[in-house]
Amino acid sequence: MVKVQGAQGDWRAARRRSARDAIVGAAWALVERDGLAALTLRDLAREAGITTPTVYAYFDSKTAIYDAMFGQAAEHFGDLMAAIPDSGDVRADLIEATYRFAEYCLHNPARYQLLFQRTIPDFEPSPQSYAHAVAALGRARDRLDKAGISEPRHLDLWTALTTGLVDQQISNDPGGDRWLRLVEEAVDMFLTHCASTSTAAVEAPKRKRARQ
Amino acid sequence: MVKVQGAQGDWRAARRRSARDAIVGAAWALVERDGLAALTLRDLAREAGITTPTVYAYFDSKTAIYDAMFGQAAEHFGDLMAAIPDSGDVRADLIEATYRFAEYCLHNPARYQLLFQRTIPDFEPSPQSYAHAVAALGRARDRLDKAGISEPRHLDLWTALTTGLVDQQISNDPGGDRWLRLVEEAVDMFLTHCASTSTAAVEAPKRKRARQ
DNA sequence: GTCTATAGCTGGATAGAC
DNA sequence: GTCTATCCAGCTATAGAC
Repeated sequence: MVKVQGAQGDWRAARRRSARDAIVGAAWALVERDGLAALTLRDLAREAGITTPTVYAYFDSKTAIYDAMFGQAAEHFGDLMAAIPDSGDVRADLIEATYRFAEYCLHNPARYQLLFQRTIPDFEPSPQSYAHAVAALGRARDRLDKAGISEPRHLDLWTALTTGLVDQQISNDPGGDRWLRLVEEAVDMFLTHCASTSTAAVEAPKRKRARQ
Repeated sequence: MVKVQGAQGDWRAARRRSARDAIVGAAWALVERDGLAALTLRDLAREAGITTPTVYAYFDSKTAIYDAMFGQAAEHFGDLMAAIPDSGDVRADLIEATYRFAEYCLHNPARYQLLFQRTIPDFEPSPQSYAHAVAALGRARDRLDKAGISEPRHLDLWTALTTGLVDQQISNDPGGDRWLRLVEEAVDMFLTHCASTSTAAVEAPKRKRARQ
């Protein structure tokens, strides 16, 4: 039996892809409920309405499933970043982007954990899946670039600020909005800071401090 | 055989405590090397130079070990916060405090994970251990209070900012200083912001936005 | 591709001698 | 308190019939 390209091959490939997607979907349902580390193949198979060996017909290993989840989450995240409107109002757009990012993470804490924290032992995304993540972060960077934030230091400060808000929200007030409602204030703080320091060499006379 | 208070009882209690400390110490060594989730009782016993059943002579369960680790880490963290000098220079003290916090977390990522993230399935600190954590955070808050930062919003913004820096550093540049070297800039940004908004009701006309 | 059945292993926890 | 020996549950992964 030789694999044939063409209509039938596409068909099978599509079926296979949708079966894979169904399994990954079941995996998301489970990890959103029980936590990322609690995923087992037994539970996964049951949730997907199949048996464990069938899972292995579509994925080589449990790690391969995490990898598919990682790639999918990164892709979704990239789409989210790309879909943020560009009204021309820097402040409004940045606030909107941050809300969307925060809400994405808050509504999908497992995705946040998989994408932005390193908590699964022995799991590292494949180059392929990681490329999705890099692309998504590139989109986020473009977005900031449009807002006039282009200095690497500012970009890093921005990621620290936004992920910090999200992290505190998830860890210490899940389901609430204690940190979420600080988004606008944080954006203002950040923009003010950038405006006052982005003029090239304002490397103020700070005492040097070699650490780490 | 009746337990007797007094010199001999103290003696035994002290021995028992030091044995417990040795086990917890071995646990730290392992989790700093292999990650918090990778801890097993077999490895732990080997590292401590004992056998698994002996571990159970000192701890009721694996969770009890995590709990002891949590309490110890919280206590250490509290000591760290209490030891920060109070020079009267708000900016310098805050920078120093942040550096110490960041370095503590960076040098002990497992402690950071245990204290500030919720990643171990089914583990929740006992009220007793949690009390240590609350006390430590209280000390950190007192520290900010002295610096004139007392509004709850500002405190929350501060925790988001600092943990965000640490989190990015650990996740994306372990062993480096890409985010660590932004500490002074972040402190300045934060202090400037507080100075310009702490005057009571500067609740600027921001569009209301009901989310979550 | 899907199942039943099970291998092979590792984990937390315990029994019982000393 | 400490050990040897072991239980039992849960896991990932595979063999082999259909």
